Amino acid sequence: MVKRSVKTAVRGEKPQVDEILEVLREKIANHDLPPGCKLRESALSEEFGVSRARIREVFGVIEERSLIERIPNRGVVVTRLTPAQAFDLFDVREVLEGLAIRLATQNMPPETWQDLVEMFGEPAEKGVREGDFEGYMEKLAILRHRITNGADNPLLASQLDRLDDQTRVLVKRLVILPGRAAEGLVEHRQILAAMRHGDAEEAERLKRENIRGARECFRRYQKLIL
Amino acid sequence: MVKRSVKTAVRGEKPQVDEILEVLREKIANHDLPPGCKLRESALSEEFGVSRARIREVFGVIEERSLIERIPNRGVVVTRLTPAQAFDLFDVREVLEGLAIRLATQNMPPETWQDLVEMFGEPAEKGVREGDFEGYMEKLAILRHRITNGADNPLLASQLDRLDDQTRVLVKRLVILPGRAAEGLVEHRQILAAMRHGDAEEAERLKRENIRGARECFRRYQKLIL
DNA sequence: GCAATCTAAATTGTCGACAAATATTTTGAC
DNA sequence: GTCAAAATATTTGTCGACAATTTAGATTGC
Repeated sequence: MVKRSVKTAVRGEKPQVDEILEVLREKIANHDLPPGCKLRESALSEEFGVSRARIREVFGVIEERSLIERIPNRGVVVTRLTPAQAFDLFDVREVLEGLAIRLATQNMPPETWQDLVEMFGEPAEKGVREGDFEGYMEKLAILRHRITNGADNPLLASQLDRLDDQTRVLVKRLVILPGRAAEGLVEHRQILAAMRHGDAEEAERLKRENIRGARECFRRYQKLIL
Repeated sequence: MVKRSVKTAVRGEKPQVDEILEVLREKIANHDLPPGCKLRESALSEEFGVSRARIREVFGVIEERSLIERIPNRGVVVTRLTPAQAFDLFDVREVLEGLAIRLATQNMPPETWQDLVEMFGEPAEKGVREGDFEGYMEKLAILRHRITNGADNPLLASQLDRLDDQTRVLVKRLVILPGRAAEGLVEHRQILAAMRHGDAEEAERLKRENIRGARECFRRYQKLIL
């Protein structure tokens, strides 16, 4: 009977809390609303055409996701990662992404990954050499979705989504660094090869190594990146 | 200058959102509010002496933590774990607790853990043999706090706290099963021994083995437990 | 007696108004 | 002109009221 809640639907219809949340989440993750940016309840309530109460409820949720910080009586600012927090994120991502890859490899038949093996093949390398970092990031996102689907663990998937929201721009800046994208591509080819052979343990090990590499890369260039 | 927010403070003062959240979180985690229990906004607003708007904001947050489920126009019920969700929780806990123990062992000097080695020594075994499961759970909680402190990763700490909220009662029921507490005690003694020797890798391995054991135990007795 | 339908009560969803706190501007003294 | 204090404006925090929806109960018809 209840049929709304799936689509943003008809223009002019008031956005649900979930829809507002989705928009803000995405804007913050992409630094459309950059770190340190102040968010005013009245401005957002006007922008979305809803009352402040709804904005407030959304604030509660995205604060819980560490995307914003609320200072009592002083409002909301978009979270700015400290270097320590960034390292912490890498450490947690390492084990969770590793887990996801292991589970996905265990759950799915090896042929599942064939198209991804091809997606990360020679043409991709050409793209990276020519500086198409957007395309590379795109491929990484697709890979991640396929993996979280295959892992078949909704809790894990939501945790990884949250970590991605917090690190998306950081990773984007890492990928632009000279040689990093090429290195990452090679590593992901190895990871996919292991998955293609059904070797879950090896795939997990390689993914963790990959993230430790990214972490190390971040450590070296953190002044440039944060 | 801002000095509130630390204490619940004077009786009669209105509870902040954070305080209400804390109370509800704890009640749900302990099954004081059992799974499937319906939460009415008006009842809670009266109970805490605040308006429904605040309760609503709290709902947004604890929904984000998967402690409740909101059904549009029909209200809020305390989440009831499905077996699949419970297994998912074990899988995520395994890698995160393993990570926490590895980091804690790496960060802190080995002597740090001496008092815990003693806490899980002979007297504890006597307690478990005599059926003092409360005491054992208490010791586990202390160990967990010491580890999350030592790991020095606030993100990881908050993730583990959330997982604990979702599995506390489940673990309590596991511990009561014949032999499980004794087995867990032995395993934790081994873990602590590795930590006491500064062997982070081994401590992580043992902790993960420990959680896999708990998972397997849950698998066998899940009909009894959920 | 039972099912379907209608009515009333309870509950959730939304909003605008007011109070409290903070930020900004104006004013005035030196 | 500069600084401090007061006045004003903006922003957050809180609440109770009203609308929409669902639930429970009463009524009717078979």
